[in-house]
Amino acid sequence: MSSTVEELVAQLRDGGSRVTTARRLVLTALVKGAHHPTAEELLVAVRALAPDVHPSTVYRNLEELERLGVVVHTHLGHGPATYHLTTEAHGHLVCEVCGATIEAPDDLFEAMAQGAKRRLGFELRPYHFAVLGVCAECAAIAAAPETSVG
Amino acid sequence: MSSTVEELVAQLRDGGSRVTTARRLVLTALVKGAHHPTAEELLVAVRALAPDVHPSTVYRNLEELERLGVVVHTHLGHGPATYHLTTEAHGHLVCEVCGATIEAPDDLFEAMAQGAKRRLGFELRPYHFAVLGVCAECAAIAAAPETSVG
DNA sequence: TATCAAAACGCGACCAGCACGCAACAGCGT
DNA sequence: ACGCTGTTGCGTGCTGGTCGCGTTTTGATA
Repeated sequence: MSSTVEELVAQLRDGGSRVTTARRLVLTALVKGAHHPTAEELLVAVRALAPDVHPSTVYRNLEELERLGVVVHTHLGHGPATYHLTTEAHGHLVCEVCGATIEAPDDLFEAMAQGAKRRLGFELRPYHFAVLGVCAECAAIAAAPETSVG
Repeated sequence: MSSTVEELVAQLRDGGSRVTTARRLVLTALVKGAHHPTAEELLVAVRALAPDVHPSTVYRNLEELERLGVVVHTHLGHGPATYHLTTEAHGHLVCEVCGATIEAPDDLFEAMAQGAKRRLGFELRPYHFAVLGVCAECAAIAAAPETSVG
């Protein structure tokens, strides 16, 4: 499932885009780096190997990669967007209390997607924005008698 | 279900907040205005009756009203947040193609909420961010043979 | 391998949406 | 009416991201 940098580079060429150092490094960071990188985190990773890369280059590359269908971006909350390879796209649950990000099993959205389709004709694409809520741990803390607070 | 301005003003007093002209006008705009106002749209409505109100006053009032549980804000997409009275809170489906906003029936989220709770212990609060997708009309256009394009 | 148009880059300016510090003002309990 | 303190208007600042410009780089072609 996870693509290699060279496969993604091939996708770039197929799409008519040129392959530059910055672009290759962005892809490398997406393949090998942490799971939900922001543009700025990608910039840091890229600059580790090519210190002169400019922030706007990263933004433009992400935009181009998104246009080609190689990456997608997701909003996990109020902060900056996070980027993923399209092959790794998935829904997210984010805890409003502690900020924890849970990668949602795909079938979690299925009943809702079917309901929206049948009743409203609406085709769900639940990947672009996270669904917020309260994670198990924070819910337990909130429900517990406040023995450690008073 | 829909509150009156005076009821909301009473909520303010109960919460220990003062009732100012700007604050009352923000509430009035929320009660009587359009359905998904942004902070700036609220500012315009407020300024129609009190031209000297400053943008930051509207932001601070919305923040305070949210702290008191009188209003909630929702992100419908990449633009500014939209504000609702808490009594009118509901989920949103937003079309990625045409931008249409559909107020989701509450039970649409139920199966998903139950699944998230049972399997992950996660309590869904699906109101804060819209769920994106493609509305019926745009899906039909996309699916149709492109007779009017070639 | 050299050439060259177009794509991509680095850079700085700029934008939207919103938060904040401060001094003046105004709500409201007395 | 007084005075405490919450609120306002104003300016400034911040984050996350976009844009225009002149220069550099890519990669198809000779």
